[in-house]
Amino acid sequence: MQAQTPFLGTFRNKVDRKGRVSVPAPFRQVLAGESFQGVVCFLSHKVEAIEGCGMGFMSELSESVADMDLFSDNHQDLASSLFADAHPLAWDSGGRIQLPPELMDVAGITEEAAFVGMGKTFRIWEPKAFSTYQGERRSQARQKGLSLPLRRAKEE
Amino acid sequence: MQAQTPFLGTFRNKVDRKGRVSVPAPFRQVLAGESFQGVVCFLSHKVEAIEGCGMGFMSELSESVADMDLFSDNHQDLASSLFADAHPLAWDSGGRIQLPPELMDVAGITEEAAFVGMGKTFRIWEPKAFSTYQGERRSQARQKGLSLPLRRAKEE
DNA sequence: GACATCATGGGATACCATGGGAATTCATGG
DNA sequence: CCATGAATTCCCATGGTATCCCATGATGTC
Repeated sequence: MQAQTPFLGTFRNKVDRKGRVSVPAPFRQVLAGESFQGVVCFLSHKVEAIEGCGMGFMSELSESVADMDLFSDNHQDLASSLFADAHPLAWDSGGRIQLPPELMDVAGITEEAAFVGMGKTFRIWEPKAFSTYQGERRSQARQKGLSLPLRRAKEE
Repeated sequence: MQAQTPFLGTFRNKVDRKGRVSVPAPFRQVLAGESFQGVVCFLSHKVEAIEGCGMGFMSELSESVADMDLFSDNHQDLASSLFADAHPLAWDSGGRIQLPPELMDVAGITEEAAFVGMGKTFRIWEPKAFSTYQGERRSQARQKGLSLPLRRAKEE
């Protein structure tokens, strides 16, 4: 199975009064080959934003968790953290999802949302909060001297 | 065989005086392709909640147990705890199941039930008990630094 | 300039969850 | 074996909301 095209770029879209927002077209294209046409969202434990991915990614996680002994503590902890809080959100014919109010509230999203590609996943931020975070991240990266070990994409 | 769509999300539904409760529509959709239209429920041995899955998952467990030596202690213990106490619950045309009183009693479920996706299975909690459990789990996950080795989903 | 795509706005409809009662089935007792 | 009561299953109705569908303007590409 080929490596998934990564989520790239940052997009800023409006959120309407029903909590609907367009998933950016390039992100929809990343997931075009999946059977579930939508995204899975859940609250980040690291930042005040929403984490997003495709259902395929979630199914991979499910298989990984399932490799563990059924009913073991590891299985239970991971399942509770990953799956219980996940919201599968199908997009409509126009490519919009409806954000759950509880995710919007914690991320502080009201009128706009910033979709931020993170490779295999993406994040949905309140745009100003993201600008603040981005500034901090860039400063950290410059101070530490960012580097990344590269490996070839595996094919089967 | 492709990975099953995981049970995701948490839903809170009312339990009526007959012990009926709606299985959330997304959970019903996960099991839509199975011949037995319902769920299998049994008491958790780890937490005070009800464990739920589809009949297909139960069949897989049955195969796993059958791989063990027949009449061995392991076989007997697992069979006793998994199959003897399992309740197959067909849902009606509206998607409701009727919870056995003995499962409701142990889980402390009276007026509402929280359906909690766990990937290949799900749990049914008394909502307040689940909130308490969830708070504890999150605290533990942050302290331990949760991580999961990822592997690709296998296809046949 | 034309066309296609994307994002946005709005409204109608179908689905979901909930409530209730009737009919059927099952277990029990005589 | 039959009758009866309890429990389960089946069916109908309803309100709310999520989903679906349509329209339009803006933007990018050819």
